[in-house]
Amino acid sequence: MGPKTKFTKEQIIDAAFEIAETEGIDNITMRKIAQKMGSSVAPIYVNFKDTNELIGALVERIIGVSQQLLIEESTGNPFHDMGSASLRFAMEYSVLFRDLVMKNNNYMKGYDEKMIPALIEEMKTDPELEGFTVDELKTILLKMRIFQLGLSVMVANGTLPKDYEKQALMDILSSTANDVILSARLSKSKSK
Amino acid sequence: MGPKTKFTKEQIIDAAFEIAETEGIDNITMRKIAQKMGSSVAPIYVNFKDTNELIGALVERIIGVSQQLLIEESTGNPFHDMGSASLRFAMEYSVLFRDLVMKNNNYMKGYDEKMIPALIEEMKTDPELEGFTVDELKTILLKMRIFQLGLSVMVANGTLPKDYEKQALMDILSSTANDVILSARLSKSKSK
DNA sequence: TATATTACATAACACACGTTATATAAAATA
DNA sequence: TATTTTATATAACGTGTGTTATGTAATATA
Repeated sequence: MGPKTKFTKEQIIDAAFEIAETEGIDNITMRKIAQKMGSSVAPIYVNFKDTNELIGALVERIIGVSQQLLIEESTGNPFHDMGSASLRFAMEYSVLFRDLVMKNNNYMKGYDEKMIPALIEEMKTDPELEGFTVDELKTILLKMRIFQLGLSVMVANGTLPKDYEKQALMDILSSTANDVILSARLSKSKSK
Repeated sequence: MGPKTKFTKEQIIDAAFEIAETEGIDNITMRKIAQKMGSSVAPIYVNFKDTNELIGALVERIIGVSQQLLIEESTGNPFHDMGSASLRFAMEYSVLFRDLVMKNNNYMKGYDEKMIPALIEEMKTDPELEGFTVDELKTILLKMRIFQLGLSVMVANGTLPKDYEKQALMDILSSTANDVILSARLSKSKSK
């Protein structure tokens, strides 16, 4: 009982997302969101208790987008998929990438680390990684996560020497993965 | 002709640095700086035209600190030195690291890239890297810069799985460097 | 010594912000 | 139809911000 709802939670988060995408999360204001929707700030406060609650919902949305990328890049190779999704996120949402990954964001911190055990399990079944101990697999994974993060940061910052295409970036990623795996293989057979 | 100066440019930048170190550059305000110095905002405006000029001077100071770290870590091996300095900066000034490296900071962008030619020259004289073409050296350097950035970001964010000591981090860095170099060496001899 | 300069304190201005009080009109309900 | 509910608009409040106007006292210069 009351007038028809003109502005939904989703619309509000949409508007906030658009602002965050270009200006960063810290530069979101209630008035900017309202202006983007063509409304006053009143509908925002009907749908969200305060700014904290709104930003929380926005961060969930952003994480949803990044998970969507992971689904879209899914090929069955978890290494490849994570790298591809991370690079796409860094390329297509560079401002949000910096906001989420480079600030000490607790949402993302857990999300990333919760995937590690699953990745290790996947690695165990990879024929290319046969014969490695779990500790060795963990070292390989850690190195690749570090490299992938560094590459994504450079992409988001635009600090790579050339303008690489997505495929060229993936090539660097898999080339370095090969470096790490090959080297681990060699030092393994050498110590025998 | 006028009263004795009580607050110098250096003192002002010092105060700004202290705030930036814990709260980040974006949370610096004129009043906070004044309060930290026990003054009003007037001395700041005597020494700096406006906030932009002050932040500019602060960024120069921060870059100076990072360069000082590079000097302190100097051992003659430029690979090692850059990695060590970058890791120390990420560990000891994590907030500033995020502010400078992860924002799209044009100061830092140039500073980092201007070092590449010198590093390539150094690599040419490294016996361990003998026989590589310049393009191959560039690829090796790029991979290491990416890895070093990723590692530094993880350090600054506290997202590494364990609490690594500085030495353990350096070990990962040099281990990966060996991986990349060894692999490059092998694919070179294979194609012969 | 008188004057001019200037480093600083104080206080104000204009603005943007989060949030809230009040008003209004539309829909549901009685 | 009269009443209640509520989604929205408008406008205000308090706070923090960058910046500036004004006043004051200390120093150098004449």
